[in-house]
Amino acid sequence: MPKIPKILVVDDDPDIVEILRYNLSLAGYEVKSASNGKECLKKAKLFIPELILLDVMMPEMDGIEACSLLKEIPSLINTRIIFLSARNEDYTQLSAFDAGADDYISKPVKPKILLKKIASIIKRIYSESEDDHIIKLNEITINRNKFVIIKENIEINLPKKEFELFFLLASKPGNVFTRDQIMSKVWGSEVIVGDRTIDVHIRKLREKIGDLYFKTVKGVGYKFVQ
Amino acid sequence: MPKIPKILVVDDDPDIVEILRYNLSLAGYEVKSASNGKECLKKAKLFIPELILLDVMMPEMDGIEACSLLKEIPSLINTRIIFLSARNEDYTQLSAFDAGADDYISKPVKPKILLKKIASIIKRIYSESEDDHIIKLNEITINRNKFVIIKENIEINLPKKEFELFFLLASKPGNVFTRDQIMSKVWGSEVIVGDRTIDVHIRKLREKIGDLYFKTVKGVGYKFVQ
DNA sequence: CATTAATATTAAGTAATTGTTAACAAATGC
DNA sequence: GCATTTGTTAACAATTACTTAATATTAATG
Repeated sequence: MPKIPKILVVDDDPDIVEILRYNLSLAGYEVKSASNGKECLKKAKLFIPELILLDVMMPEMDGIEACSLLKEIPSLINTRIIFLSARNEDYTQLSAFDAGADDYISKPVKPKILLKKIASIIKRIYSESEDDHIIKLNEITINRNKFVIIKENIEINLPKKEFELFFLLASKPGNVFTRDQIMSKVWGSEVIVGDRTIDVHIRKLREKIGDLYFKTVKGVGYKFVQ
Repeated sequence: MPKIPKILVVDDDPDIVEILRYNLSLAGYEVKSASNGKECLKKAKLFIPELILLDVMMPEMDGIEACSLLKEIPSLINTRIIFLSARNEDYTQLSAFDAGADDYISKPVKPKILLKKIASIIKRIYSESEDDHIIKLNEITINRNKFVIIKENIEINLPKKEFELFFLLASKPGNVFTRDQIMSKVWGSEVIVGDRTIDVHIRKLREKIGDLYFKTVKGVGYKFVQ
């Protein structure tokens, strides 16, 4: 897990906030709270939580409305929302999902169930963002987990070092990476290898993927161009 | 913020164009508009906006196609595209992102939301380009990371020394740099090279970029003028 | 307008960097 | 343990960038 997941609890009942805060903190999450929709929006923007537990019935701005607004904040694109509601009415569930909720829990909340749901959502967030290790370019898709690149529907398998080098260059198409940068990112700062090693690996990439993609910037380094 | 952000609005419905133009102008952006894909391409090349709001459904050339073509224009490398669409179909969203869209908004557009999205995109553009060492001039864009300059949509690759020299001069257009300054910034203080070396490099820049840009100030040095 | 000093131009030489190949070592998989 | 793949190196070739030198041109000054 990359870091401590952050959860924002929003409810107008201080008792419920306290119960949730206690259980969630104990489970290892970083918790903040708000007592209404407006406060929720303000805090969410700053806190950027992974998850928001949102009460449906609140004064001023209800949860549904708050949710709709939250969903339009770009920085919260990876934030999930779970609704909490005393009523198990179909009506509420429907509008909740309309508003973009990711899950729905009826009060009274049973901590065990809540924690399970949270754990599964958090897990999903992180596993999804882990296939962020996929770079999609025009003609080429790079899958870091599988050490495979796909070019024109054909799989190309690359050995580790070649793959790392390619992944680095393709992570910022057009950008020049100096030999030093390549060295430290692909080989690490302690490893010392000869000067021609990078060239040989570039050679192999050119052979397997195509000459045109790898441009030498003499005196500076290499770059990947589409 | 370095300057007033430019936005190009593209929609075949004059009413929508007017609404957007009104709101965006009010928010402090410089706005131009086009009513179809072809006009969009033409104006984008001249205007070089930071952002293009592009309607999906248009006569002649639809937004998706326009977007693909826009993405191939080098001088628009820093231009983001937001799609506007009446339909919230998955199909459309998919091809929009395939075509290189940066965001997607469904009509009817709520000005507040649109403005927020725009603000966040504009902010990102500027914060990115700042650590990208990009110099943007009227006709020329210099990207230090990519070791490339773009002039009238054409990429010009320069060897290291020439690039460094050009980058130095263009960093302060109009400023005269003495030979000493150039020497120490581009060659370093230990390196000793003959007096004509700078001239030769200036010559090559004049050849590749254009005579008019490089002005000799006799007895003093050189300056880059736009 | 002649003189002089600074800059421009060109081509050729030199230096530096990168490309290539093959051989060998190391790691991996069966 | 053997075969195969991957990683590294060394030697040399090829390429590119940089500098210089020789000569021409320009601009400033009295």
